[in-house]
Amino acid sequence: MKTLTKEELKQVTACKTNRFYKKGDIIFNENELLNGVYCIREGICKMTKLSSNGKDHTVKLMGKGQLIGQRSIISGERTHLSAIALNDIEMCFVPKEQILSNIKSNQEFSFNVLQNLAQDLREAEDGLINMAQKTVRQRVAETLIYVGNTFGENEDGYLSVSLSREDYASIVGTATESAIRILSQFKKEGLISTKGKKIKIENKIDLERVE
Amino acid sequence: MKTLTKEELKQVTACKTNRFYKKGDIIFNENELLNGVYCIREGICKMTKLSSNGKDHTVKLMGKGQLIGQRSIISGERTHLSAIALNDIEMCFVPKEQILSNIKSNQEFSFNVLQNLAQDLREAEDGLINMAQKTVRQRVAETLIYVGNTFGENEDGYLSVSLSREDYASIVGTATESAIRILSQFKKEGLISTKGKKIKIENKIDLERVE
DNA sequence: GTTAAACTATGATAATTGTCATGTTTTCCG
DNA sequence: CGGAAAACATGACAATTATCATAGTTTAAC
Repeated sequence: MKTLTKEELKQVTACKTNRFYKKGDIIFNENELLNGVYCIREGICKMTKLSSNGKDHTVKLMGKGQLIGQRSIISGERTHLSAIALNDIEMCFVPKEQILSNIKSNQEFSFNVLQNLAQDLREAEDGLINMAQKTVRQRVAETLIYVGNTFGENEDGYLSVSLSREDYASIVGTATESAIRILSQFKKEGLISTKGKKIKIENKIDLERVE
Repeated sequence: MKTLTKEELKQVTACKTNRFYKKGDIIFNENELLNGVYCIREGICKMTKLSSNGKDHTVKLMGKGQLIGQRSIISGERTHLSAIALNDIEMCFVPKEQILSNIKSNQEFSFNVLQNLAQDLREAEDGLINMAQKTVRQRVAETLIYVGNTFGENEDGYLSVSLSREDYASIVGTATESAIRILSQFKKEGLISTKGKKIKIENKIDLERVE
């Protein structure tokens, strides 16, 4: 967004609208046609896909400042993921026409979007390799660290995004019971501690080294 | 490439060079700085990454007409995958400057690249979900079908790309022995047949439905 | 053509992960 | 606050997959 001219920014500001979602709300579903892009101003949402075995898989989490729906708007295809609020969210919505027109008229903005997608692609490919090569235990550890690094911790040290065990399982690609079991193990090993469903990373170094 | 003007095409043609690789040759390694993009004119290569457990994982296969190194050139980062020839390959190499200049000056070409990346991203995310949710058996079956659909079959019906069992294991994300075992099962079940290392899909319908 | 090296095959066993069952704790709402 | 629903926890067992060992086949180089 920083590469837009003043004039373009004014246009975007003029046509964008704010939208609010509550925890659990569906922002959009798989296989929908979007008519714009969402940018998160506040809150977190998960991008999920229902797989053929009936389970939801969470592909990634999106937080403040991130764009949702970019890919679908660019490719002109329907969404292949759904977006679901993990807490209360404030979004701003920019109509498709506005985004596409900026992409077509502003070289720098367009290149920026290109770099974004390139980055997303790298992350997706890395994720694929993790999924293929690492154990569930390692993936749970990595997810905890990722959530801590990306969305931060509260003053009391607990992860500021609190996900259910089912959410963790869905990110890691395992059964909910397995995720629960592994988090319990981590507790016993002193790697994390919990208070209700809140999680605190107690030993990041060793958590990173989990085998 | 079709969206370039005659003048631009002339420039690309002027500065591109042809390169040849033999089966097993490394086109580039992980963590290299590329100074251009490769386009496959003939042959197949695999994009792999060495994972922390010491195994190579094959992220995707690239065939005729596909661009390699696009992502790195756009993001300006080092490669995160290596490219290795699976058979004899003829490439054409276009210098980075030429590609970037076309992206910056030709709106339509730039949008085309954008759509390419969007497509790649979707494939990577779908792959991630497959990896997370499907059994090794299902992934082997899907890989066979993918290879058949994408790279075709010879007149005699055998897959025209012949991968080793190790290659299949590396794509599917499993141990070589497991890949071998599953292919043997498929043979017994009449889903495929083999002749040396060549594979023929005998019953595509049931192969698609494997559980 | 022969022969070593690479690849394919298969069994036995261990490790990992999933599933089902059941009980406890936490959260949320009236 | 109380009670129901959701989330968490854990055991027992089954299924999947990895690992190690060993042997047969194919490929490719000389």
